[in-house]
Amino acid sequence: MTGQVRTVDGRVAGRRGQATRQKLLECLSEMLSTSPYRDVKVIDVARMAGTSPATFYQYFPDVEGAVLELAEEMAKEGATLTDLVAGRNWVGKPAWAAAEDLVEGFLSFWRKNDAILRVIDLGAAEGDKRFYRIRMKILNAVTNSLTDSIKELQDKGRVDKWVSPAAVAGSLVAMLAAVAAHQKGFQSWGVKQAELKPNLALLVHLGVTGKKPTK
Amino acid sequence: MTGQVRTVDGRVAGRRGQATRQKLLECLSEMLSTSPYRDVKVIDVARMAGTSPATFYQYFPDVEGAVLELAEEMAKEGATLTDLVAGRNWVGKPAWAAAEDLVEGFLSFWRKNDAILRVIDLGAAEGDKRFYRIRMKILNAVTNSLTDSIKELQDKGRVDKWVSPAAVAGSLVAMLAAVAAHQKGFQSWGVKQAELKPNLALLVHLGVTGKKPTK
DNA sequence: CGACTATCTGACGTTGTGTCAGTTTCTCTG
DNA sequence: CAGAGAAACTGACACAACGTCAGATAGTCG
Repeated sequence: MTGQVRTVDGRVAGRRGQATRQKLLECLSEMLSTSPYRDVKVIDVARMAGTSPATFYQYFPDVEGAVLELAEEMAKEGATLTDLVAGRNWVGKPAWAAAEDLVEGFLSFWRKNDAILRVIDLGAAEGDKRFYRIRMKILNAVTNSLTDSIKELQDKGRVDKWVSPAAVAGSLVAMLAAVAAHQKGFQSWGVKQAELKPNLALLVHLGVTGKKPTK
Repeated sequence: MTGQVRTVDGRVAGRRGQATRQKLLECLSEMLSTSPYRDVKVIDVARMAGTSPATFYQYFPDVEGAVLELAEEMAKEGATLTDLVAGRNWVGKPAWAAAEDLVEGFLSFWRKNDAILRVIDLGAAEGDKRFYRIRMKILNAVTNSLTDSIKELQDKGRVDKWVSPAAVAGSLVAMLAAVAAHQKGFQSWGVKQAELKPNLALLVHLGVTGKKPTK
């Protein structure tokens, strides 16, 4: 373990230090969900946390650095997503349940962490390796597991040989992430929240098994 | 038509004004594709355009305002996407071709405009109605057309009744957008660019028709 | 040319950044 | 429990960017 929370100048932080650091992260998180990323300022975060900007800089090099920290924190928790796909059976009725659970879990995870996730997405899209790595870390569990499932079906001849399990899995996961990020957007296509889930599950099921689900 | 390019204080811009305004937009675009959105500064854009910041503020209220302009500009051009889906036949072999063309066109459009598009995506995800509207405008053509195609198949009994055409179409389009935004990302799942396209087309085909394609 | 308008910009007050030296607060030992 | 030493915090500062406005400059037309 790397463990050990450190200040910017390399010192190891003690109890009190950890606490303010954490508080700063919380306020940053709050800030991110209430104002556009571009407008999040060190000075505001510090003010909200009841400290001075100088204190902020003791723990983080800049806003981006703190965001990365927040992201890393969430990525750890995001290991939850593994449970949504681990050891699932993608044949017959269980497959439909698997698809439904995956969609449900994914959407709710995203809804809970939308503010950070959209910043991570931006950073990754901009080509920042650090954000990119974190995005990977979060999605990897799901993607790899789906890839394996598809590969398995493929070996059994239930999925065409020319299909690339990784490409399909990756695309499905990207779809889930994108839909989750723009959940509200769907309402103005006249799509209700409740309606969205089964249709996503359908697409996941189709993608993985190549067949319509048997409910 | 609203037409008429105006300065921030409401005056109508003349020939020279239009030119510098356009130059500023071009430089902004350049800037967006070379540095993170958060770091794009008015002063840099102005410098690059060989003018002063004050001039920038004559034409745009702030960076965001200029980005919106850029986005609107691109959205007009993005009507191209309509051609990818208009009047396509989603049955049999033509369906596969339709899916392939849609994917190809979508990815290349995204690649060409990735810088703005990711900012639009961020703005929309943050709940900014203006960005949201533009994102809509770009995706609407494709989504609506796909929705209609699915509805048609549904009326003919080729797609299950419980399927929501709008939800499926929206999700597929979101998938295309997300994959396009993270095209590079796929390479590290070990997915090659060339491999990606047919697999995306497969997913689109499956989503629209509910069946495996007949190549 | 001269007057009129469109366009540009220097200069400025304000806000935010990032650093450092010095102060405050905590902790632990003698 | 004093007080030394370490940990944590912050005021103050130099610098960068913002956004405004009055005035300078450039273009146009009689």
